[in-house]
Amino acid sequence: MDTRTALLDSAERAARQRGFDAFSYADLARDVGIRKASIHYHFPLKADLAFGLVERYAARMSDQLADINNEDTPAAAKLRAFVAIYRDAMANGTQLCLCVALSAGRESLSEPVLDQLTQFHEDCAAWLSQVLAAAREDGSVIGGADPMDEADAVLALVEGAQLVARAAKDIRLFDRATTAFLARLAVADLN
Amino acid sequence: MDTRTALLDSAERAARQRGFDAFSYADLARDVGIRKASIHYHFPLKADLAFGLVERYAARMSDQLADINNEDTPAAAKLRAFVAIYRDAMANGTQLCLCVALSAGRESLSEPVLDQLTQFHEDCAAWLSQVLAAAREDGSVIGGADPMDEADAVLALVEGAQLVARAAKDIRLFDRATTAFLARLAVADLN
DNA sequence: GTCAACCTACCTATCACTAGGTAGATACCG
DNA sequence: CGGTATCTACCTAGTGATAGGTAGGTTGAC
Repeated sequence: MDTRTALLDSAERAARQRGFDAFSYADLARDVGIRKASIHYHFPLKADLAFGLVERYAARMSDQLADINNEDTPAAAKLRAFVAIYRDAMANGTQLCLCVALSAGRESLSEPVLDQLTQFHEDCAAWLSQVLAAAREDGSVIGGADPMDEADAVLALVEGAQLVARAAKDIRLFDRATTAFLARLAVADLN
Repeated sequence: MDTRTALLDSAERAARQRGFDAFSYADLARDVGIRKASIHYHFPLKADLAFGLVERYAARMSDQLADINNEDTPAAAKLRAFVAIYRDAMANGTQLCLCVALSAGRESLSEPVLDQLTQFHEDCAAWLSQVLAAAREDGSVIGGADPMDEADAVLALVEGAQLVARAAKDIRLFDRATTAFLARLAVADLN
């Protein structure tokens, strides 16, 4: 496998399990099987590694959201799929999604990475508010406030659910925390 | 002021702004005005400092929740007060509550502190589910699923709202994320 | 005289990062 | 085709800074 990709994989796993500041180039080197100094060939500064991590992550997320959009399903089903992405990212309660993991320890991140993170968050919120607006049209969601507000609420809910579920190392906390929201999408089960 | 308290204050501020691993005894010493080594007199290991931090924090929270309970208000008002605690803890978007800050970088914490954190979380969820159950009785909350599930949902919501609001350094994100939930408590405004 | 509460001075480990070198593949050139 | 220059992808060996933590001494209040 491509070394750069192997490094990104290892770093992503470490960042999502233990935090970006909690793994070192030494850990990475051991995991991938090259020397510590060689990592600097691929990522001169650790900030470059963070940038590469978010870049890849944002692209992956963007693809997933586009795929969901392309399916001809009610808005409720799309929202269910969105929650599922955050649930799957947890790997049974052992890790967070990268954006939550980096947001948590954001003080040590470089400015470009902070900008990336802000952009990522805005993109997610925009996608959600668009789908929530569509949900008003097709009536596949019970209740619902202003789509902009509710987009932030859903994002906060899934990110917070990840946090508490990983703290307890128990994915069931994520499920319990999202149960009420998913119940409002129950109508879509009938389709 | 008592040196031990001054150390706890400084450490709490640092932990909530930058994370528990992101401040050092050297920072603390500078801030409080004693030498680095002297901190070890009060907190031999950094784990002892973490323990003291959570201990004090949990006691404070417990008092606040008891106070809210002692008021003769509808359940909706109690829930509103709960959200307000998490909002106030943010200090205009610059910091997190201690429990969110520590949960975020939990891999570096000692076992006793992890246990404290779990206990703290369970206490909060228990309080919430009791109040949510009361809300069913007095009808001061619109809608509502199983109180146990919803307790986890509310906790995830406020913790996630803190995370996204601090990432943007903007308390308004917290407000937008909690708007929909607070709207369900609107009935209590009439009391 | 004891002891809490501080101090100076130091330790070891680890961090991100750098300097400088090398084996081997690839590209260019006469 | 042979020779040479360059590039990629790694290496060994080290830097200075900083981390948490320790040993042992000083001081002032009771």
